Amino acid sequence: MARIGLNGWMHIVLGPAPEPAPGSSSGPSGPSGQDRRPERPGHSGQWLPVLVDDGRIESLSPVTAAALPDLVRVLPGRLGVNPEAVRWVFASVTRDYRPLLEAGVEIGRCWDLSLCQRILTTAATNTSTGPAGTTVGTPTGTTPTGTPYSPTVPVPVLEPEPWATEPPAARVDQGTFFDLPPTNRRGHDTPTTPELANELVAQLDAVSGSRHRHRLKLLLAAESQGALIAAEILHEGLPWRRDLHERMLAEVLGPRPAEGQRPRLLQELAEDIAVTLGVPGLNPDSPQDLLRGLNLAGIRVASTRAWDLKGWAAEGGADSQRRAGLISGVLEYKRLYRLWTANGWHWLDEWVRDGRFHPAYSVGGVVTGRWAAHGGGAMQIPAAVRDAVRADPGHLLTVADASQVEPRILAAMSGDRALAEAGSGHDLYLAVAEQGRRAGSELGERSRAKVALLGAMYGATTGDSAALMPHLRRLFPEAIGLLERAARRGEEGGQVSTWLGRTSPPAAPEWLEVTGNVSTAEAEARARTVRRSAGRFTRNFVIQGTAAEWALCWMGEIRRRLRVGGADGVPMQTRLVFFVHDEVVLHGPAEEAPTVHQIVTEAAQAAGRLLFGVAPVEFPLSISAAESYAAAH
DNA sequence: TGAGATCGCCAC
DNA sequence: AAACGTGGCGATCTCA
Repeated sequence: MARIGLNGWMHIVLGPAPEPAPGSSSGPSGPSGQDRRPERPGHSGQWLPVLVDDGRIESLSPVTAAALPDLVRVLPGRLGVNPEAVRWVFASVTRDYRPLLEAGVEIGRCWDLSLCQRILTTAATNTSTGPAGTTVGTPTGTTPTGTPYSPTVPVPVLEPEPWATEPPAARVDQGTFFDLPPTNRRGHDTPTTPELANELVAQLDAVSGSRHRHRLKLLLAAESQGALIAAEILHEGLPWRRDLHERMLAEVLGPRPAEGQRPRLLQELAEDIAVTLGVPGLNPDSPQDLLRGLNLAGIRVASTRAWDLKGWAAEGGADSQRRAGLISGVLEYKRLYRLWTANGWHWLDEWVRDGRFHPAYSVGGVVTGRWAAHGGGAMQIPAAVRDAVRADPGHLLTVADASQVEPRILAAMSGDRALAEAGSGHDLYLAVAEQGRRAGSELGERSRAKVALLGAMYGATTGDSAALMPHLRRLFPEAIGLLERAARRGEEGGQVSTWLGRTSPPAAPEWLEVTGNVSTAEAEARARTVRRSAGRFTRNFVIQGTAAEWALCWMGEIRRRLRVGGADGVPMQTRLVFFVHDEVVLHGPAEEAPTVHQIVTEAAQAAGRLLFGVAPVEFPLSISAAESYAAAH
């Protein structure tokens, strides 16, 4: 007989087995003696599965870490449930899923207690009370039953060890790695499975009791699914051709130099710059030195930024040709220097292994809910090296980029009919410009419409975009109203929420002290600066954060559909291999590409419906399949 | 000498 | 000169 779990799911919590009670004869002695904490039971080095089913909590038999992948494979069958109806619950999916993947075991659904705890804890500090859309987003801090969430046990967010610093022993001898208890090498450990099971129940209760339980449930499921995807991307890796990357480096920089030396072409450029500016020995790597040299040569700039240098040349009038010639060497040097230091030979040595770049994401690592990345600069792979990303033979990369996500999110969140209409087509900015033209406002050009909208979402107070705000407000009162309410809450030291209920952090403890200090003109100016800055942050938070939620749902839907498979019901071999905010890259057999195209496109619309129901806002993609990442853009 | 701040540039 | 959001990162610079 199949058992029905909470919310239709069978929850199976996997975590450290508690240490057997003193005097107990059973249980192997794990390497836990040194990290046993007196305030809670230590763990035995084994994994204990615990079922959580309609409030009942049932422990199964513990297994060694080496036996865990097999257990995950067979347990659903043994319990008589469809594996896809199981929600595997971990303290930290990013860390705990990795050994399963390395053993070739994939799971369908999960719940990440650490990530969910982080979201729920911040939500519980939010004291805003209005309904969704009036106080911006979804206030979740209080529940109808008046029982706000508080963690039963702290579950730290833990990252796997960076790929590049994996100790050789763990890579060569899998036994060593698998025999590690669910404790990472930095010495953090997590609560035992019974404690984790209690925490799961507390989290599920908090969701059920919250005002916007459907949204919050979706957020926590999507966040957990994100952790699953991040772990799989780290495992799979982005195909990276070292030979092509090195050829490009050699072409623009010269051969790889000895350690501590500049590449030949960079060195020649440095010497040219010293001659051009008439400053022998000038070191362009040093901003101070370079600024002094530029000023000595009569180039009056306040910083060495490329943007400032170009500005200086452009304002030269009839002289701008000569000026451009003076600084062109510096600009070229900056470009090559950046390539060399950020994505040169060192980067290749450290981050590309066996033809793959393995991006280490930090799910929800940005306050807004965006993913961050640590190590390898995964979120900032420059255009200049993307041609080294190549599909394997017989395979293709599918690159999909969501167009103008943030203004579309704004339209859907605010329910602004005019902006939603602009967002019903492929080019939202063009549609806004057309509406602007009809209204006879200054928004009539696409470029102006774009600047105005972006400025509204970022909180611009000067320049063109600020000047266009009144026009924008007339055309899209609900949308601009939402942004301004969000900004006002921030200026008051309050919190805002995204559409699904991720809450911005509470004001810093010194908020009142700083913003309340009007004793001097200086203090007052400082208070105003701090308030406005907080307002810009909360204004952008609701949009950026909800866009991140859309992207999570998009990826979750892509993954789900890849697993379900095409028309024949066979799971796709194509895998998600890269993600940057509003763009995904998939890698798989060439013959799957047409189906993948369809899956990715449908998933984008499905994500919109998951968040907003049948809102009249489309989420169009620019999508292409190619052998090279560079060619796909 | 090392930690932390700052500069400047990359990504969305 | 900065401006208008979120980050990472490597090099230089500053200071104890």
